[in-house]
Amino acid sequence: MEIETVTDYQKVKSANKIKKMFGHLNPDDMPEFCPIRDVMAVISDKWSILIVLYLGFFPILRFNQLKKKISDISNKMLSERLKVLEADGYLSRTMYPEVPIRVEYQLTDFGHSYLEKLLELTEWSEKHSNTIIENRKKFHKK
Amino acid sequence: MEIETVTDYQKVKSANKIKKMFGHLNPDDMPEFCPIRDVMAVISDKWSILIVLYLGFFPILRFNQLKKKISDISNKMLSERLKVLEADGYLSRTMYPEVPIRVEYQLTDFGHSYLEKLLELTEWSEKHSNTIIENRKKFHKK
DNA sequence: CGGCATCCGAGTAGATACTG
DNA sequence: CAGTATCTACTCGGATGCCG
Repeated sequence: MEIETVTDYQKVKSANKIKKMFGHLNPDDMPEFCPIRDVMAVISDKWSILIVLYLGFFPILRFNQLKKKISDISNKMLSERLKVLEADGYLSRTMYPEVPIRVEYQLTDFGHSYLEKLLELTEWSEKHSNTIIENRKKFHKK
Repeated sequence: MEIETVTDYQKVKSANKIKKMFGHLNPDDMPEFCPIRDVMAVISDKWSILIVLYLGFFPILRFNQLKKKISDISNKMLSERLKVLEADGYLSRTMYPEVPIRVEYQLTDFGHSYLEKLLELTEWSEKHSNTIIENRKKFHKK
């Protein structure tokens, strides 16, 4: 397991970022009135992440295509998350009033900007997933 | 609202990253056997995020201190998340067998490395939270 | 003090059937 | 096809009490 050194400088830098972000709030009230928490709730949602990843890979997908790809999502969840993601501006929904109806979803530019950030995190988690799984095993053996 | 341009080049780059990450799996089975999804489930959890942020700002915290800061978390949730985060290697738990007992939590170097990634995402979400709230309002007015 | 065990209620997710 | 509506099941999470 390659341990990467985190310098004290980096730790201070992180602390300062946190202070800057949340400093204007009373730290003891932070959770209550926090727009960041609100935004994070959407973009860190399990299904939202998958939807965004799939739309990052397949630029345009219809409702049922998406449903097939994310095989274990229900109609309800999918339509709900799509609505939230559309409302927040991450993706666009285009309806073609043909018969049968056709609806296409794709990431907006804003959604792509989010995707880039998300990918940094998923890349990190991929890079370290082995370490984490190992850690977990060791821990439960104790 | 400042729209930032996302070039086609960046979009392709994102798609390639996704392909690299998930390409070795059958895309249609991706959700089932995905270690990334497993790791993400932990680190994108609402409470875990808050715990890591607080420990990024206050380097050492005891159980009840943490509980007071994250004012709306229950004992159960807190101890559960702490255990998971410890198991995965994000934080360390040090027990001092005094009376009354004292237990201190702090981020490991690995936890700090994660924190850095997390902060990039929270910074992004802070930067765009106004836009998102606006989007949401517009959407629900329609 | 730290935190586990138990219980219990509310909310959420899934399955299914149905509609424009 | 793209959802919505309804019902059920179950999980999550909060409250409480207890113990090392």
